[in-house]
Amino acid sequence: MLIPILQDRLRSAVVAALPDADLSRVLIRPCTNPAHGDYETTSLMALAKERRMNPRQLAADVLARLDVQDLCEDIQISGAGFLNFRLNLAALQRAIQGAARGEHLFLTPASRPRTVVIDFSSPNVAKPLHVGHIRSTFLGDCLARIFRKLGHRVVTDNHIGDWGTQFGMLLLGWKTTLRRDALAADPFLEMERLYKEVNQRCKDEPGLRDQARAELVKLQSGDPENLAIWREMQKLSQAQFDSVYARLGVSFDVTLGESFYNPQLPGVVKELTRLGLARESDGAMAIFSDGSCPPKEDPFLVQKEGEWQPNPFLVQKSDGGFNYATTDLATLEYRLKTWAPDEILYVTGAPQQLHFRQLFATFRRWHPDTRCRLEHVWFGSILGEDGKPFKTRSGETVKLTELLEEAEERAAKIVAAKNPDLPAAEQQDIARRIGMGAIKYADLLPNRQSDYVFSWEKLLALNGNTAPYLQYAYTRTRSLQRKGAELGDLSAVTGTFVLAAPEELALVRHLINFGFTLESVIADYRPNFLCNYLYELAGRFSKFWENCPVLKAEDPAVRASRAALCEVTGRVLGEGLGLLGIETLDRM
RNA sequence: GCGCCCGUAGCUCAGUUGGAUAGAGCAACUGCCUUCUAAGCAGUGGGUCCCGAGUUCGACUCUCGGCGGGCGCGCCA
Repeated sequence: MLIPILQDRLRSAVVAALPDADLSRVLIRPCTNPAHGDYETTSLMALAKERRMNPRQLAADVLARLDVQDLCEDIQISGAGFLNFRLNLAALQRAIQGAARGEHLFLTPASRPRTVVIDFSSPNVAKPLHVGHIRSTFLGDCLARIFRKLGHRVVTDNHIGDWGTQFGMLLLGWKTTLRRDALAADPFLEMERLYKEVNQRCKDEPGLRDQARAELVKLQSGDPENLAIWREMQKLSQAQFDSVYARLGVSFDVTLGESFYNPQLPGVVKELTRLGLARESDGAMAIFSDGSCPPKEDPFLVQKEGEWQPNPFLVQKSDGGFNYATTDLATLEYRLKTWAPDEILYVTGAPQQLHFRQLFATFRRWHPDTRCRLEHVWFGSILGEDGKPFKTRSGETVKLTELLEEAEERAAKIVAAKNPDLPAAEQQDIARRIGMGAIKYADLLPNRQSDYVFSWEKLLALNGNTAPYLQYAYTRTRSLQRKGAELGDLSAVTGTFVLAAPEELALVRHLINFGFTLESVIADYRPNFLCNYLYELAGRFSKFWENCPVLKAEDPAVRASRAALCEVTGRVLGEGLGLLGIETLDRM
């Protein structure tokens, strides 16, 4: 909002002082320490350094050419060559006034919208969504919302695992021990039972594993009976996914599972072979290093026993079957052809980093002219409370639905204690929104690259830096609205905004950085920046709330300004929570 | 063995091209509900930013070397 304007002005001044400077590196950001002002740039020190110039002298040269009189008080050069900006009162008043009139919400939509495909969630057929899916699902959904808010075109794609080797076991189980009544009652439970049972029996009866494999081969070669069973499993699973996603408030533009790309797989391998990218190796088809980058950066090389050895990317198995590398390549090509995106994001776990490096490198060699940014938006592993990896294969997994139930129950108890007079239905609705919000926020708050320690207590905490705290701050703005409406004297601010109390100024100074925060989120794919921004906003609002009476203010102009400040804060909180996928409430 | 990631307060974690005095939550302790306000606010205590060297005007951040942990390393995804 104001940052892009200041940045443009700064760039004009820099280019006047240093005509050949790389302006993309001239940046303005909020001060890390408010004592230094509202915004700062450290770019001049970096520029001076690489040119062996005196940084303070450069800062002075730039300052002499800088025209920000309309926005800032006197600019200070400080330290080794910082430029510190302090907004003047009029600029703050204009900003908050524009927002109060509904002209903007401190953000400017992208001037050049990009098309972004986001691949996330990706559950497997016949398995319920569990804790292992929450990071991908919430991260992907949140990024999609923020890209859209900033004016970009987004395609969300749920790449469902509907064609893996698990179907061998499942088909065999289905044909031998399926219980129709159990399937009708709880499809996942029954399918899980089938899988586990066959898997267990395979350990004792060696022949069974071959039978399972045979079922898989039959399926993949188009056997009508197996296909029909597979379709039924797919349909049952999708119905379950749909209901969970509806509950989560997550939606997809397209749901194209792995099987969708099946017909294209042989062609992909044929094409890679024709181009000389893939070659036979131990009966499989694989892609090797082309030596185009240093060994250390080459995803097709690995160092073993002191030597660089091939680390190939397998696109076809020795039995002729295809694997996820093949599917991912076909998927990538389909997405480029269908949506012509500027960017494709893969929201999956850290362990898949090598896979995506190989995938992206292979694709670059396959389509060297395609300009599309490919990003693996990876996140840390989920650990148990003991710090050991949270394995999904063995041991019990916590299902997403169980997690939601627990969250709502805990929230319901608190609602009942705090607000026993509310109608039961409203209490339940409040508990639902709070429980869901708590889980989403707990998931989005940590840096995505950190490992995720699964903890009931933490996931469902309802105080401190949590969603309920933000939701509560929002309800305060609503309650003030209601009371103000009763009094009937809450009119829009007609004159100049009164911004005098430190709490008012601190609040406005934070509000205006909303857009900057959203830009930061999509630049690094890190929603936690938004969480921290909102937490800070709620904190500043609470201080304002404690110290600045609104409806009881003597001066009508102060009253109107503060009421509008509340209203705008509520809008930003509501919008911000909405972008995190978290619902707000009018009271709680 | 090699690669990726991590190591910050008692616990869980933030820390935005390297930037000024390293911040939250939880836990502990002390205050504040005849109020537009307590799912809140104010305050106290708590740190060799794993260790060591280097680059730099400046390092939690970058480089190198250790130590500790997690994950990955050819036909699962």
